[in-house]
Amino acid sequence: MTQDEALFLKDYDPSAYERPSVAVDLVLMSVIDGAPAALLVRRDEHPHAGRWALPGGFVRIDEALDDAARRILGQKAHMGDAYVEQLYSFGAVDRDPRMRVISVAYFALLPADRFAAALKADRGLTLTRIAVDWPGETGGPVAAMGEDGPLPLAFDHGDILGLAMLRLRGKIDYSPVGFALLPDRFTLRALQDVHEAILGVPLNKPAFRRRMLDKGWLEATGERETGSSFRPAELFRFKPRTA
Amino acid sequence: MTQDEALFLKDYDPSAYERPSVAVDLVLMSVIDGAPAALLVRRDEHPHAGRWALPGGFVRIDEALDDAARRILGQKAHMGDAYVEQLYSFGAVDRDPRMRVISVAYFALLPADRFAAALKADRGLTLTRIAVDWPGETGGPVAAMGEDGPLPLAFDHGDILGLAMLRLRGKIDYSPVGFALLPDRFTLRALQDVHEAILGVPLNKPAFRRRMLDKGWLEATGERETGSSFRPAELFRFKPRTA
DNA sequence: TGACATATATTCGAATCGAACATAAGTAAA
DNA sequence: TTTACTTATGTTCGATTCGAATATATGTCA
Repeated sequence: MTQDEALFLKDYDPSAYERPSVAVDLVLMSVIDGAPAALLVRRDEHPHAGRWALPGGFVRIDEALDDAARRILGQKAHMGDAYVEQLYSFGAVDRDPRMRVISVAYFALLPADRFAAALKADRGLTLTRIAVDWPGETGGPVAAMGEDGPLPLAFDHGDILGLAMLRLRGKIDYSPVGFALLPDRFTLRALQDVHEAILGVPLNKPAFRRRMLDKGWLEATGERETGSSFRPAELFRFKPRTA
Repeated sequence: MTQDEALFLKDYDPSAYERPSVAVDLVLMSVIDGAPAALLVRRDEHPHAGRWALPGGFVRIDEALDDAARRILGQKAHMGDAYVEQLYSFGAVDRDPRMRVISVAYFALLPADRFAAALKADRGLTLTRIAVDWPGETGGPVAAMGEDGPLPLAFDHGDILGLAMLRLRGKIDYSPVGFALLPDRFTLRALQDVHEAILGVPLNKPAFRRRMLDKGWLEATGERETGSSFRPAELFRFKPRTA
């Protein structure tokens, strides 16, 4: 029991012990041209210079984790408000060769058009297609596809991307997260395209329509899309509250 | 852009900044007498002396998060191996009045009989029934019921318990976590009791049996339960691999 | 041997989903 | 003005799943 007591006292005064750094990394996802995509930052410095990393930063001592995620969304990704959700915490000892860093990963979902300004403002950013080579919810790593094949990723950010895709696949058909990937008004076809991109499989159109309308998440606007050379679809809006 | 550069440099040398402490807290869950239960530790010291807390401890500088969870499972909860899964990271600034502590919560699942030795070895431990007053997957806080009503909980541990229950409810019928709450061999009725306790609703017996057998998770042993004064049920075993 | 309690199996109707098909509503070209 | 064309929207039908009810099986115990 003396060992237990010693441990207890040690734990009671953690200031005597070296503390890890805590970072937040952001998986900023969207759907571009029918495929999932994520925002990456080119690393200029050691370690992993030249590789691509998730936007991230260290959590400040007086800043909540969620606040750090939103700050990095603005500072590193040059993005305004977005749907943000905590994903998982990565804590392998050697995941950063410089020092012990525990990373709390978040993922954020945004409509495709929200990336244009950020990409123009910061040339170190890129928006890459995410290639998922596992079916359903098998899980595993994914590839960030550049112009000439998969981009080399820094740290364990490939694992983080893979987990983000897995979480998204798992949530999209029983939670309203898909709407965060679309503009304010959208057609049912656009919503289905988003679901198909995330799930990686084609979906049955009438069944998808029925399911979505039955969930009560959608509100018909009465407006129709413009610019199509065929019958225009009705525009819907996400109904925030089930009331 | 100078502000961005300054931020970049600051982030690059986090040793110059104060680091939070990182702790792991464990939600050790089981099903006792048809109700979910969790292991709590009575706090003797300030802060929250007299309140009940989850077993936890600080993550060491050379220890992975998952390893810390398993160490605390042994040292603080006096438990051997168990199903352990990361739950969520709690990072509000004032969640611990002493100092900034970020807690990575894990939950562990164990059969009811595995708690007896721990409760005898450490009188500061208690195994309390968890009262969930929200239906389905609404989510929210839960109560840890003592002999005379709900126990006062320390820190944000009520929120952690609530999230653990929510996660468990969400996973139990499409993932094989339920088996971690049962001994090696068990009857289908026992499995259904566990599911009903977690979900908080009665289930249809033939449908439950069909679903479980169709999933291919179960292996019939050919043995039967003993000690019943009626027809004994067949004992099943969890089939680890789908092959 | 038979009452009893529960395990196990079967059947049936409701709800859900995928697939095929039918109809509607726009544009664009004849 | 009409017709071809393309996609939106709606309907129907069969397969599957699930809950509920019912039937049968199998052990203990009086």
